[in-house]
Amino acid sequence: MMKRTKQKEAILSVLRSTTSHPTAHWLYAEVRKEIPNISLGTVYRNLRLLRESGEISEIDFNGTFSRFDGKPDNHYHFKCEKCGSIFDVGEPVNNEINERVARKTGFRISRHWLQFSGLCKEC
Amino acid sequence: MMKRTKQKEAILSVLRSTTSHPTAHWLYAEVRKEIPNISLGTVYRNLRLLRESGEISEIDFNGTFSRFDGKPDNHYHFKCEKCGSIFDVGEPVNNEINERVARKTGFRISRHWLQFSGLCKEC
DNA sequence: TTAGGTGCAAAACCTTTGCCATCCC
DNA sequence: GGGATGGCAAAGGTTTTGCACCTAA
Repeated sequence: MMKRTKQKEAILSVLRSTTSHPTAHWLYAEVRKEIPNISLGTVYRNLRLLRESGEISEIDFNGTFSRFDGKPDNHYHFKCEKCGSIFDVGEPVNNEINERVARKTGFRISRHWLQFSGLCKEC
Repeated sequence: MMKRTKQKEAILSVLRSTTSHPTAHWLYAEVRKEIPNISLGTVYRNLRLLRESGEISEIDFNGTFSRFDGKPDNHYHFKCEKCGSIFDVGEPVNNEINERVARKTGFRISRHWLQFSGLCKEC
């Protein structure tokens, strides 16, 4: 069972207060403003716990490090190939596709991810 | 300009002869059967060169390391949450969606990835 | 009370890079 | 020759882990 600690609450709160899909290290820097002696290991440990419990999700989007997303609902992402920023895409989530592909392949499909890349408005 | 070397050919040939979307390390082990003293650095260097020239692609699918795909055409993937295997999905690629999302967001979109996860037939 | 969490530092891990030798064009 | 590549080893950066001490439930 997962304890609610002030470190965990702070990480979750920072993650939910931004739309920027930050990295673990950025979250670490932010949370340190509030809890100066929190360790990077604790940040990673809590991000894993929160991911496993489904409260946050991890975006794996061609890159050397993970980015995290505090929104509970499923949605799609866009990554700018130049500046690396990640944005949410408003495109409605297609839930039928899981079932269609499941019928076709014989796999049990529980979710899907859709990611776009290109150039953002600034680049 | 990219030279064709026997190391590069061997890597490409191994990658194209499997449907398993292997990791760099697996490719290294396979290619070593043919070129015993090839180095892991060379494998990584050639994978990067081949990726940059568009001959192969890299799949980033929640995981600590990259997997590679020797097929030049765009297609979708499924990852088993239990055994970690990655399979191709026959679902036709939807090319209109790039344009639709581009109109909606104002970004210039050049490509997209679609990934499914769940349980494969064996798991 | 105690199972789970924290801080710290070191380890583990994948990937890239520097250096110099080597191989083709 | 000379630019691109290879092999090796070391560096780089992200993430995990061992351990002793704490703390929420």
